[in-house]
Amino acid sequence: MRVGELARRTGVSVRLLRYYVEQGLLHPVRRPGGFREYQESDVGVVRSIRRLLGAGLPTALIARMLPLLDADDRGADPGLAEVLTRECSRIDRSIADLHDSRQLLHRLIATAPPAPHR
Amino acid sequence: MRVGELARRTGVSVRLLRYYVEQGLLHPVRRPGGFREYQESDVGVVRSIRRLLGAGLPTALIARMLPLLDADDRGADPGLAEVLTRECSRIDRSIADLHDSRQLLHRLIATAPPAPHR
DNA sequence: TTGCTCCTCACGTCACGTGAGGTGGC
DNA sequence: TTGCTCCTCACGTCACGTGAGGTGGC
Repeated sequence: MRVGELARRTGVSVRLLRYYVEQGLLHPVRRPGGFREYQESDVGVVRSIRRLLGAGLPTALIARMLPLLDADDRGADPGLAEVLTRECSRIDRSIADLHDSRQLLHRLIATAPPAPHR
Repeated sequence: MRVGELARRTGVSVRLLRYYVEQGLLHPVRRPGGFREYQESDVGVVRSIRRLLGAGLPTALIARMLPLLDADDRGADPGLAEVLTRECSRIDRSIADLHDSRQLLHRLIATAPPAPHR
């Protein structure tokens, strides 16, 4: 499929999909004419990318993880497990922080004036 | 206190503290000589700012929330409660995404080769 | 030929970091 | 006078957005 369809199916903007290609996260083939051709499986890959970026991982690290998601290519990146373990701890702290922030927001909502009607 | 002490006590860089002033999140007074003078209470304010930024709120929204944290100044910002309610939902989704990401990382760590020793 | 989609620059944004070069108070 | 801290530009980065202007396939 071409970029427009991938954008529709993932909810990710065309511009952003091209950015991910540029960062080495997606590897579409080029058709004659220059159009990028994506695979079915790229839909799932994009969803994984979004999830991991949302968790605060940088694109360079995600690029190292994607071969493992294909599950054929293991044994190639020494040190990756250690980095991922550290990221897991960071994510645990993020989750705790988000719980705190949510509580703070709830307190503020109780304090803030309600909508102007009534 | 001056910016250096506030940086030490909050763990936030001097540059970033000046950025928060520029964005209207902190309001130090200026000493003769140009030095910014911060209050004791700014230590707590900076911690709140960090938590909220970490939860993905933009500085402009945080600026609207800070008066409520002081708890004297309510009743002044109609519509804020609604925005905060939407942010709460967003944070809930973020927490769910982070749980998913953590699970994905754990799977990858099991797949990834262990550290080179052994 | 007309739309629709795709392409490549190129510049803006937001929350940051990293200097360069100069000034103030003990 | 010597350090230390502070100041203001100013430019870089990273994950994005938003055009401008041109080309390809049905």
